[in-house]
Amino acid sequence: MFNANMQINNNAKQSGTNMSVFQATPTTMWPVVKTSICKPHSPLQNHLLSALSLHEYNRLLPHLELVPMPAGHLIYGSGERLKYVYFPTTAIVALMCNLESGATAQIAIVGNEGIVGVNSFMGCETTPSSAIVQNIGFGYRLKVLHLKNEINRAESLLNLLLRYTQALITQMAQTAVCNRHHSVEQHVSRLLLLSLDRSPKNSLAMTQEMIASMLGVRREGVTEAAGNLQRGGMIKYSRGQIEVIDRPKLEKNVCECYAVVKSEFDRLQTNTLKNANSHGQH
Amino acid sequence: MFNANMQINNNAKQSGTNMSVFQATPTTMWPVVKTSICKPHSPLQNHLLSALSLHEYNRLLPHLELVPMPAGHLIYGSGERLKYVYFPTTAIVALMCNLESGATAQIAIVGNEGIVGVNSFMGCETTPSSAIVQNIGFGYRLKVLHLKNEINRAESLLNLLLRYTQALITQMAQTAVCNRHHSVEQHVSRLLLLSLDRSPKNSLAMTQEMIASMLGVRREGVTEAAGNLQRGGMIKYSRGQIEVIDRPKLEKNVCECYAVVKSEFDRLQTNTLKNANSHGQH
DNA sequence: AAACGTCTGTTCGCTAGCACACAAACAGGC
DNA sequence: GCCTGTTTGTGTGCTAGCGAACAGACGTTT
Repeated sequence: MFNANMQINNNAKQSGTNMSVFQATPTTMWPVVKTSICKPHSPLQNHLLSALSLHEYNRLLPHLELVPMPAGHLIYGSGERLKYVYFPTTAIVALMCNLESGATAQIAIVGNEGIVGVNSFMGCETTPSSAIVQNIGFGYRLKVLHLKNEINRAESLLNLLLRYTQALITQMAQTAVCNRHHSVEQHVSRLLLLSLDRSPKNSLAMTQEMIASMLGVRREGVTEAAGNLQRGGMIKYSRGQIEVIDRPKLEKNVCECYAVVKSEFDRLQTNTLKNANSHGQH
Repeated sequence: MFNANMQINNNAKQSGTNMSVFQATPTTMWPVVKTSICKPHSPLQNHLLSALSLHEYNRLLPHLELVPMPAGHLIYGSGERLKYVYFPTTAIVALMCNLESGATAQIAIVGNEGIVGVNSFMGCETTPSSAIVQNIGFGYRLKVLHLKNEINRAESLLNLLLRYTQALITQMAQTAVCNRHHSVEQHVSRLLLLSLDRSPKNSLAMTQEMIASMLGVRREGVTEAAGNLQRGGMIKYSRGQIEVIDRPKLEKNVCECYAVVKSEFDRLQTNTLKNANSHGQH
């Protein structure tokens, strides 16, 4: 189901690049994958939405639209103009950066803690990077227009979003250093843990091929790394299903980059929750 | 003058890391390097300040303080609370990300097109990254307090800063992919061109050792890359002085990452200038 | 049951970049 | 001139990760 949608870019001449692409295909080309998740949905499952004051939340509510987010779905491509922003609840989205050669690298990962489409309120509605659904699930989408209206009306929303963006920047920075200095096995561990933090279950649906293109490394490297993690009793996987069975050990195995990113998100979120009014859970 | 202030971290156990550090030492430990630049200074040399409306500019002016920025000077360290933001005019600042092992990597570079300390208006005044002066020069500093006051008063300043931040995000993303897929020679070329764009002269004062720690690679690798560039007639260097003699050729030699970053800055800046009122040059 | 596509494991040769070590060129101060 | 510290050039292994190619395991479909 995944590889069918992958494209191999044969123009790649750049030495040392990874050819396999996890990639920019028009939205309509992706089959909508059916999901078995049937629990009640609520926008409050997204941390940003749940941190809003009751007033703001109620104003946004009528404009929030629940959408399924099938794995591999391209949310926005490089240079595309954004019409919607997305608040994932159970889905996980990868922000990717693509090279001309077709090589890619994930620069950040967004789940129910965040929003996809920060550019929309940063001043310019396009970016050179793209966003792809990494793990199937749901999310709420909101027209950029409505978001902007709300931002103009009450600045606390903007502050919330900016704080989130700051954490996102940290994640990107850490990804850059990690890419330079750490091993494939550490990359894989980091990706698993960051994804897990954003997942409702303790398992993930990702083939080694997907992981490889997200990390910008070879699939064989992922096979080896995943093999080590499995032999170490940290994970168990088979055919695209990864289950984490010893998370503490995995956390000991991962490089510091995971902790840096996590603590930064925790810090900024705690900061956020202090300001938020509480509202009834439903 | 540079290496005297570098620290070698002997605790580094991580395999594959670069030991040499370009690094977080308290500000006071750095000797203030005298500069020979004596031309008239103006805050308008900074693109962000010059893009302000006359009203806003005049309100900020009394709070702007010209400061020399000696190479190697730590502007803010990891986790430090920001008191000032800096608008470089002739100086160039490197935003760095440090690992526990002492390994580092530059995640972005800021010159007269930007501002150092975006966190100050993103919601939280600390970050895990640090900022170090990469090329000697001057800049104007402004108390975070005054910046915030002005932001609250007129939102156009915030918009300007957010657009800049968006470009900064692009730069960081591109750095992450570049780190993964391109060669040391390409990294060096990219660094040189990005620095040159932010420099008043067509030469740079950086030793190979400095370049290595900024890129997070070995000094020997830089020696080799720089040797190639010199043999190719693109640059000429000696003892920390790098002169670019064939820029077009260098631009052909560099990876696409340079162009991506540059065009994004250009795009967002053009966008900015359209909104800005003009004010007299002095 | 058979066929096909997907996913994972493994191999071999190769290169870029690493760590370490040392030499040579150069600049500035005394 | 001489000494010292900085900067750059080179050489010798060594390893991680790349590229390519292939085989076996597993699921799904028909």
